Amino acid sequence: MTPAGRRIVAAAEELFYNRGITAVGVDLIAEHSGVTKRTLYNQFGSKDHLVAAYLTGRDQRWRSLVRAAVDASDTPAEAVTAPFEALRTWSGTNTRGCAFINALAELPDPSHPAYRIAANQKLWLLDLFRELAVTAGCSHPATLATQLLVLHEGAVAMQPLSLDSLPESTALARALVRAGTSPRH
Amino acid sequence: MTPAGRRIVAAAEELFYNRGITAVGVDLIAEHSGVTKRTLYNQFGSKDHLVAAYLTGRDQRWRSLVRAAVDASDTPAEAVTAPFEALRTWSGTNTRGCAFINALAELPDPSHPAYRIAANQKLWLLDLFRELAVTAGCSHPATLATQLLVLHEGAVAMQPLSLDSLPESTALARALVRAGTSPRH
DNA sequence: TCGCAGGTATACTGATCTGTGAACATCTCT
DNA sequence: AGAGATGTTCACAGATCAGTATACCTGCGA
Repeated sequence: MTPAGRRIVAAAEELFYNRGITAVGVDLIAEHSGVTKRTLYNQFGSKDHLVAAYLTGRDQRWRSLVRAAVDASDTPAEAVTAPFEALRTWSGTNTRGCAFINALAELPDPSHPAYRIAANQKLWLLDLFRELAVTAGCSHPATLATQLLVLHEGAVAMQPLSLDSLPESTALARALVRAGTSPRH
Repeated sequence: MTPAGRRIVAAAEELFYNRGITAVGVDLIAEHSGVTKRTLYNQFGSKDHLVAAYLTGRDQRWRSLVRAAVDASDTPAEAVTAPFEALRTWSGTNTRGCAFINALAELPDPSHPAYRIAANQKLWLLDLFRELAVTAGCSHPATLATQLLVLHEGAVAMQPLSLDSLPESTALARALVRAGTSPRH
């Protein structure tokens, strides 16, 4: 991607995430990125593809952060809840909920180029939870992974209301992993 | 509200929820409700106030459903997770996630007449969880209520991806209530 | 019978929307 | 020197947006 392309995506990310996709026009994005509308269309072809590029970039950044958190874990059991650690730092600069859930709310058409990206982001996290649970030797990895995903997404969704539920969610997630790895009582 | 007003809100609800608020114009709503745009503006004054009316109506329907589920519970412990029962029937006809979270994604301005309605809907549920937890004699009602809210909202948020996480969420919620009401082991 | 509330019909404003056309500038690589 | 990629400037098309103006119709209650 060209330097102008990167500036466009950066401006689009800020505007789309904070003001909504439909509410932000391409003229505004071009202005914020110091670029002509012509360049924007030469680079991305349409607003829909720019939306897809916005979500793709965000997805990559998020996955890198999660992978780093997983790699930094001391034990396999800690690794299972590493995405909650990633979310803790991520939340510092992203307080408007999940960009992918928000995007799906505005783009109900499954044939939209951004739809698959948003949907895959959640399926990827679900798969990651399951793999990490298997590695940690949890007893019901599929069920645990679903519960962890729900906890995770719920915590993200509550961000805009400024009632910080991440500590409670993280604590519960850790307790679930402990209960799944320790012998039954 | 006049009969025409009710038809307008009904059409607005269907369109706003399924296609997004910003993406739906007032002309389309007027057409779907078999009403003139003039009538729409005579009744609601502006699109913003129509959005507020849409969310208010939906909030009332949801609260009624939850209250009915609470009242139908056999024990105080069951009542704590009654909103999850309400969500089970609600999900049958609402598979596009939470209308209030989706609205907040599109309306970041706190001074928007619909903002407070959407935010209060979540705070109401959090308070309800807490009160029900206290009534059931749970040990840490505030923490439990937060965890139940996160589980609940996470389950709603995962609806659009058609991976049905409601059973796992409900099961976990019930287990949390049991653990909070039974003696420690 | 009068008045009024609720509603219809239609045309309109001014702004904003996505997207395109055409000509020109700048840079790098060959 | 030449070619191709990148980007600029500016005008423009056609549609849609929220909201308003004006005039008319209808049923009902005082």
